[in-house]
Amino acid sequence: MDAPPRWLAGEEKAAWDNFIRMQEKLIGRLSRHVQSDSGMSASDYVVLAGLTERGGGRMRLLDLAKLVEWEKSRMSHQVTRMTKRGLLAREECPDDGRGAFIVATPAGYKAIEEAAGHHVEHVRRLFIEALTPSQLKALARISEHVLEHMEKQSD
Amino acid sequence: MDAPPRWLAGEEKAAWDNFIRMQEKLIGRLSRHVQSDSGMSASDYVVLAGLTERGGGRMRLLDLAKLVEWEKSRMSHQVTRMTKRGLLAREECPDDGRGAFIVATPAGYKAIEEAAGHHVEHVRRLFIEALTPSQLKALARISEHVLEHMEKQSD
DNA sequence: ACCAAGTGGTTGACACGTCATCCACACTAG
DNA sequence: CTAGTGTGGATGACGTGTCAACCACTTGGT
Repeated sequence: MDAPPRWLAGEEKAAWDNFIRMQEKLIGRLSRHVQSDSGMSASDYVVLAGLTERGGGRMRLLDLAKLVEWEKSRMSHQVTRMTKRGLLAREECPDDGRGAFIVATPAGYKAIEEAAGHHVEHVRRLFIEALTPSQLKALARISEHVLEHMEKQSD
Repeated sequence: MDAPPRWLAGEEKAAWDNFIRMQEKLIGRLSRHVQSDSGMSASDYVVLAGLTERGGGRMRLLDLAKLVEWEKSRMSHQVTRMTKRGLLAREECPDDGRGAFIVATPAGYKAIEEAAGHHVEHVRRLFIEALTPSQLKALARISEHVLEHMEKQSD
C-alpha cells in the first residue's frame, strides 16, 4: 500500500499559502499597472527590458530567450506580436543563414524608457516599502535557497 | 522637471530579482507537474481543490470565484471548459433564477484526490525542503506583510 | 563530397486570462 | 404595480503560453 501523503500543516501550510497568495496578488497588480500606464503587456516589458538593458538593443532570438528564461517558441510568438506593434524588428543574420537578430525599434526604446520609471515606482510602493531592510535581505536569501535547491533537481 | 526614478540597487534589487526568478521557476515547475501527472491544468487543480475541500463540492459561481480570488468571467470560462471535460457540472439554483450551482462530478472528485497527493509532494520537494523551519516562518511573515501592505492601497 | 545529426527558428492548434458588453432576474422606491 | 438600479452570470474578441511538429541551415564524420 502507498504511504499516505503528508499534508501541509502548521507553519509549513502558512508559509506556502501566504506565499502563493502574496505572489499572485503582487504579480497581478504589477502587470495591470504596466498595462494601464504604458499600454504594453508585462511580457512586452520583460522582452524590451532584457533586450535593451542587457543586450544592447540587438540580440539573437535564442540568446534573448535564454536571458529572460523563456522557451524559444514563446519568444518567437512574442517577437512576432511585438513586431506587428512596431516595438521590435527582425534582421537577417549574415553569419548564420538560419538565424535572426532581434532589434529594438526607436518606438521600442521610447516605450520601455517611459515604462521603466513607473514600474520601479510600483515595485517600491507595493513590495519594497512593505518590508524592512532586514526582511528584504532575508527574502533575498530565502529566494536564493529555493532557486539553488531547485537547480539541483532535474525536474 | 520630474524627479528621476530611483532605480533599485543593492539589497533591494537582489531581493526583487531573486524573488521574481524564484517565483517564476517554482510556479512553472509545479504547474507542469500537475499537468503531467494528472492531466489537469493548474487552474483545474485550484478550482477543484477549492470547491471540494472548502465548498463541500457544491457552490455558487461567484462564491467559488471569491474563494480562490478570481474574476467572475475567468471562473465562468474555466467552469465551461471543465464542464466539457466532465470534471464539473452546472445546476440551476431554485432560490435565485439567475444563479448557478457548480458541482464536482465523480470524475472531478477522483481527479483531485489523485492529484493532491502528488502536488503536495512536489511542494515539499521543491519548496519546503529548501528551507529551514525558521526560514519558512520568516517567509510566512514576510508574505503576510506584503499582503497587508497591498490591501491598504487601493490599486 | 555526402549524409546524418544537431541547431536556430517558425508555425498551427489549442488552452488560458482579460476586458467590455450583455442579459435575465432580483430588489427597492414611489 | 412599475420603473430604475443592482447583481449573478454568460459571451465574444483578443492577446498570451504550451506543445508538437516542422523547416532550413550548419556541422561533423567518413
